[in-house]
Amino acid sequence: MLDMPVTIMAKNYSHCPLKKRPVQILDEIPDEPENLSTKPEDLSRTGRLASVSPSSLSATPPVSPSSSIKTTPPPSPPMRSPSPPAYYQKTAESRLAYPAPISPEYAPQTWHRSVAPLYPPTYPFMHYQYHHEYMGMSPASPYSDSSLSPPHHIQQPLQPLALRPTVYSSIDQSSLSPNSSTTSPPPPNPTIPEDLSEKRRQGVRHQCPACGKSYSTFSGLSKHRQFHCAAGDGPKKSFSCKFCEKVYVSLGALKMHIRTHTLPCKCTICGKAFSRPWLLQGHIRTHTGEKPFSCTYCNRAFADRSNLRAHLQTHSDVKKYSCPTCSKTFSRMSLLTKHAEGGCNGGNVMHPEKIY
DNA sequence: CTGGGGAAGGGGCCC
DNA sequence: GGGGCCCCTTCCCCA
Repeated sequence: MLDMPVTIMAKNYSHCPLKKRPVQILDEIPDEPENLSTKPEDLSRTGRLASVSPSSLSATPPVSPSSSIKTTPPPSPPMRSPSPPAYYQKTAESRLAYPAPISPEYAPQTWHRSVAPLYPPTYPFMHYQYHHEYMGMSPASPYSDSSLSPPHHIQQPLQPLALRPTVYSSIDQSSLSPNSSTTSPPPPNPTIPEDLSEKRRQGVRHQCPACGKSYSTFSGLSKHRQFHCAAGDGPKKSFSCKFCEKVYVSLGALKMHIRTHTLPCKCTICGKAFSRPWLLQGHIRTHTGEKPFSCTYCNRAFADRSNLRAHLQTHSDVKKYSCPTCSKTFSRMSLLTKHAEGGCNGGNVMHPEKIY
């Protein structure tokens, strides 16, 4: 029997055992959970991260968001301290222990160029459509011309998803500055693996004949047909979790899920445990203050890429989620939901996920 | 009350 | 098949 991590569920989480579980870290860290990794060693479990001294943590002082907003923006917040903390250096051979060097693609002032156009604000309620566009499956990007118009200048008529042709085009990265007239577009990033990115853009898709879902690789399609496609003829094995009621169609998915119970990746600083190494990486940033993702509009830095992405929405006049009744737009779906629940004058706000 | 940030989880994809 | 990365989503907290 596995030793479950000793965590205490916070209030009102019984309905959602896996989402955002604030836990109380006990003084005594329990026995290590089952190691599901096939790797020879999981560095999060070895204690090699344990030699963290306060001084090493201060090697990358937290970025003060307020300072970066209220005052003249710093030239460029370092995306990483030149010398990683000692405990990182000790584990330099491991991507788990210390994230791989962030390519200039994601470096401050440049990385967002590939992200901002993913949310053309005039496509309300077309979340999946955004996703397809982002994945390189869209018609020409709304920002595809080189006018460098800011997002709120773009007016792209909404086109039904089913009618939108599957044309694979590159995402033009030159038009994302809200003050484009004063910001020259950075040159293309040479570090992006062109063959891969081009492969994604041009998207030679492998389509499931049963359900029509397409995949970029044949193996992806094969996995889909074998395990996931309800209309397919693959074996319908099921793997159920012994800790909860969840059932998965593949062992890999189950193993991944079980990690959310066993939480094999522990933070050696505070003892909090995580299901995946990269979650631990993100958590460690909360200790180190490392914020490699910065907004080029206001220079505010973020530790999480997705949070920067959400933040970028705040710079857009027309945001991703809009109320179909009053046309008010919101940067987050949760805000739109609140707006609907609060009683939009027009009422009947539809949930974006239900509009497809 | 609203809007935004922080933190974390899950699925898809590629290597 | 597994690991890692990416993205989206969700939830909580706070100004």
